[in-house]
Amino acid sequence: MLKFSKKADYALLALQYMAVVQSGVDADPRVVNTKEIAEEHHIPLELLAKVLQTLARHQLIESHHNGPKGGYVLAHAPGDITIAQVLEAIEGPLGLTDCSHEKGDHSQCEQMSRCNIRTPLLKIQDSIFQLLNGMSIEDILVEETPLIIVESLKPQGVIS
Amino acid sequence: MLKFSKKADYALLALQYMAVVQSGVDADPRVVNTKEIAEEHHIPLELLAKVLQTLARHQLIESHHNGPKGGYVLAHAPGDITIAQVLEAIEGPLGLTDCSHEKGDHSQCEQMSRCNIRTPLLKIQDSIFQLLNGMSIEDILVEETPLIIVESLKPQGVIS
DNA sequence: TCAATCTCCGACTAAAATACTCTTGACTAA
DNA sequence: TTAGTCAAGAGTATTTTAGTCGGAGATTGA
Repeated sequence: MLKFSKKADYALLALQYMAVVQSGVDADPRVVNTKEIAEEHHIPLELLAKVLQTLARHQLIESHHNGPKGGYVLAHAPGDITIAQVLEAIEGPLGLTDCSHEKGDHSQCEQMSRCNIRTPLLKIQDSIFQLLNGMSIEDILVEETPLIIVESLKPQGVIS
Repeated sequence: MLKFSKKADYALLALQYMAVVQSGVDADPRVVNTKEIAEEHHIPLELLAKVLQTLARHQLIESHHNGPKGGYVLAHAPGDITIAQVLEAIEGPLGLTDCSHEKGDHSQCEQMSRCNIRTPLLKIQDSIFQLLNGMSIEDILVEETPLIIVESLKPQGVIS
């Protein structure tokens, strides 16, 4: 629970790899293909292919063209692709609970009117979402990413 | 993904219920039993029983005694039981990735030296953990819990 | 043109995690 | 003694996730 799926891991690894390659100092930003990434990271080719297809469908990357020399390029600058976008593309809408996406009511829910924890959980969820939305592919390029947020999250200050 | 399991939901519902009952204005803080909670929230009895057993084993609640009039009571004040504690009791150590708990290295990992996203992900994870650690059962008692944190998490301020 | 290489898509199977059940036992209050 | 309760382990069913397979169509280079 609260764990990334492998698909999500693969997506992040692939995007990070593409970002590095495209910003290459060799001044030759190039298209990368599925096989290259799969071999680089020891990811099952077919599975990675599906992940990249999904990312392309959500316009986070673009397929350059088919055939030899084909491949993908990032559709936006690394700084403009957020972690939240990636996760949503791969997994569908994020949500801590099943009733997260039924705005206003949770009529489908077993608990109905008895459920007293929905609102607080939605708040936690919002916070996590904002966190993921505030980070981009650019932020995972460098190993040592300073995260100011960690300071601002000290327990005593969290809840008013 | 990033979703609570039903067991976790049930645990939070149960703890919230127990907290409400125990702080009852009826000045009769009482023991509550599994059946009562299960019926109140339409949770499968047997499953809830296991959840409560787990919480008891982790000393978040205490079994009052067996037999008729038996049941559970919170082992601590609602404010002293954090959401993170509850989740860890139910699901085991939290972590976004499989390598989250191998401190220092990730030698078990397929990616080995090729994995460039571990450190950034650990930071995200820390932030989420601190968030969950900063909220307690007390905070989910009231429907409208003001969360200052949401403000401090505005995207532009998240990453330095 | 033709073969190789690639994307794209959908259906499929396998494995693992989750949700739930059953059974047995021990304890306790009435 | 009996009924109500917690405790614990084994077992089953369902759902989700991970990974596979096969085929269609596009593009390139020889």
